[in-house]
Amino acid sequence: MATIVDVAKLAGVSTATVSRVINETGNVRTATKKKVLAAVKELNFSPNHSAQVLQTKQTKTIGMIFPDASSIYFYEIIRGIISHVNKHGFQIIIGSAHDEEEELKTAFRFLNGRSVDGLVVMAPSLTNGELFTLPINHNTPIVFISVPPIKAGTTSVVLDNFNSAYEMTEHLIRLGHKRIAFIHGSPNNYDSKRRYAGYLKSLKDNGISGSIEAEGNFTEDSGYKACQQLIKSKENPTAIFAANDAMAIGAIESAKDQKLKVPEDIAIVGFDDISTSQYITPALTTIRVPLYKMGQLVCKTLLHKIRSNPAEHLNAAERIVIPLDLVIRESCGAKIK
Amino acid sequence: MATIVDVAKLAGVSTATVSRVINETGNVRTATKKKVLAAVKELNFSPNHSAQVLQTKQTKTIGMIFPDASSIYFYEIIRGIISHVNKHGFQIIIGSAHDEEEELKTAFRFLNGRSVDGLVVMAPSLTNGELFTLPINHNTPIVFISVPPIKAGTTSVVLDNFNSAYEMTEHLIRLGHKRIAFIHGSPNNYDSKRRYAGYLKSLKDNGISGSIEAEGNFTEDSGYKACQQLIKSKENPTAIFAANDAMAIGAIESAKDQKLKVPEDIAIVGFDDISTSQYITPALTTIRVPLYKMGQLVCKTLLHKIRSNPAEHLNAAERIVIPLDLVIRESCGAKIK
DNA sequence: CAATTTTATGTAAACGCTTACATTTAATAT
DNA sequence: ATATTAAATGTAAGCGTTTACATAAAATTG
Repeated sequence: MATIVDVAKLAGVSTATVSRVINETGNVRTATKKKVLAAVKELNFSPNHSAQVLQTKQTKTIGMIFPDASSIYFYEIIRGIISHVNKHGFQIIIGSAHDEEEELKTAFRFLNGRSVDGLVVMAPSLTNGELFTLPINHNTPIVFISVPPIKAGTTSVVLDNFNSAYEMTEHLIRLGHKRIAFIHGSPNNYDSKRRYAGYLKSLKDNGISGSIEAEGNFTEDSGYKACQQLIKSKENPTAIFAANDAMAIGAIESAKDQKLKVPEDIAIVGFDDISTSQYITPALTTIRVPLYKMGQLVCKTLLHKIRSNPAEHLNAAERIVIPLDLVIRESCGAKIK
Repeated sequence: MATIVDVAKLAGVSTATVSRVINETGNVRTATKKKVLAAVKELNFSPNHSAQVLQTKQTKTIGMIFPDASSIYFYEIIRGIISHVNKHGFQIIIGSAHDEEEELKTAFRFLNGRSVDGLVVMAPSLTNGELFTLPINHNTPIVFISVPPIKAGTTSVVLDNFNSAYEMTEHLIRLGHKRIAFIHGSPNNYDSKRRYAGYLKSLKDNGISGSIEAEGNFTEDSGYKACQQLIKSKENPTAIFAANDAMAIGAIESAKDQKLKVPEDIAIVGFDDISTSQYITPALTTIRVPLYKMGQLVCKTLLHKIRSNPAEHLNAAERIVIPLDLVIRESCGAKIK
């Protein structure tokens, strides 16, 4: 690979001038500029990024730490981030971790070493306390996704899980259901917890005493099993609210396998509105989560932090709550086909 | 951020020794090692990646150039790559481009500047000729995905589109269909072209003269429109083979909207086996593409190239063809519910 | 125990760039 | 034409590492 020295030699100027030309900084006569550009082209020169970063400390890169690069759910967010980031000449680098404290720390160290300009951290299963122990470099702007409210100087973007789950539960109650079951997502998951809280509150506000619950972990399979168990149970729910669509889909399959009709015999609703939800029979009633937009918003927020005064963003805790919409389809029984 | 100099001072040794400790290269007494490690911990030191790269030329990073970071299709491949790459301590950096020559070149230059250790390039709409004009740094190992066969020194991984499409068409013919339509994917797309070629060949081998065709661009919407048009046409097909599942799903919706029963009135099949395909009614007959595994394979191949002798991989053209399986469900009419 | 070999550590150059500062050249004013 | 100011270019240090080479310390040998 050609270096800036090669270019300088070929163009008959100093490296400083070449640098000025390629970065469009400082004054340089058009004639010299031309010579330099010609040399750049001839040598197919591209500045060494590491050398630039070493010098300027500006990586034009934002790091992303995700619980697991495996889920479509996260990918939609990542897509949103990429789409926005590219417009601003930034790049992303993904350091995935499995939502365990130690792995997260490793990812942090890794990304700090790369001196990223900013960080997006999604760690839905981390508690407030754990979040505090992360080796955060406090000069690096960070935006958290789906975390509990944290005190000082952190910015986070979260879904309005509570209110949406509340609404969905109300919706089921209005349809006449009294025995509504909830299938939990992964233990400790913040989104799942808030959805559960909204469900509980609605039950309470409507004078329904006992909740019916089953464990799950966001997978279709866990939804299938949870539903099986729920149907057999003596609590005999007439509706099931799964903490996400994958589990709801599993639940629908399970109900079908047990010869129950959805929604006539049992209503089933989900959360997320993944692409399959509209195609399954019956079409799934759920809550639309604008993941792609969420990614863009996260990114916009981060870029703003990066550009703003460091002192400014240090003590500006910000919590952005994204409102969600109910999507009423068939699986809740509201629409008669 | 603490530097290696700070660590050296605190530990009372030279930077060289610190470097030896953190990289586990060269001999160092256990006592000194301990001191250094303690200092590293105390200062929460993490080596500056740019400085390391500048020195060693080893980025432990592989660059990925994708036509568009937007499709789930690509994401599955990316996931596969990430999963494999992480095991080997590598990271990835994504430079997306929209499959246009100029943008691709930019992405190449960008990644070359980052001096990546290897490159994965997916450019399904590029022709052989265009591929040749890319500013490839010939010391950087590259693996291409879904490209036409290229001559010298390139390695590529492709799907067995031709044979699978051939089989699928045979399958429809065996079910008694004579007027089988094909919905094309995006123009110039290599996968689509090969699928089309397989379809044509099968038609020919079975003595069916005229093909029936409609244009599409891989989106559900385009499949919907193509199907509409096909149904109205005087060629009156009894089966539709869409170049991917998204279009097939659009086609099924379209048929339903026109009061045609699938598969009784018209059989519809796809290609890819995306997750929705098994849930749609009727469940879609399609061809399973193991994207995730493909990603892993691509990555494995690339890592092997990176580690092998440069001279060796320069003239070793390799073309890996991934076999695909038919997934017979309901939409083709083979299974009576 | 001195001589030799082996092991551990230090010194300093180099990687490819940016940029403060110095110097030269051109433009403008007197 | 000369003095003054502004624009263009060059010089060289420094960013944080790694590593070849030099040196010092420890271990081994006869």
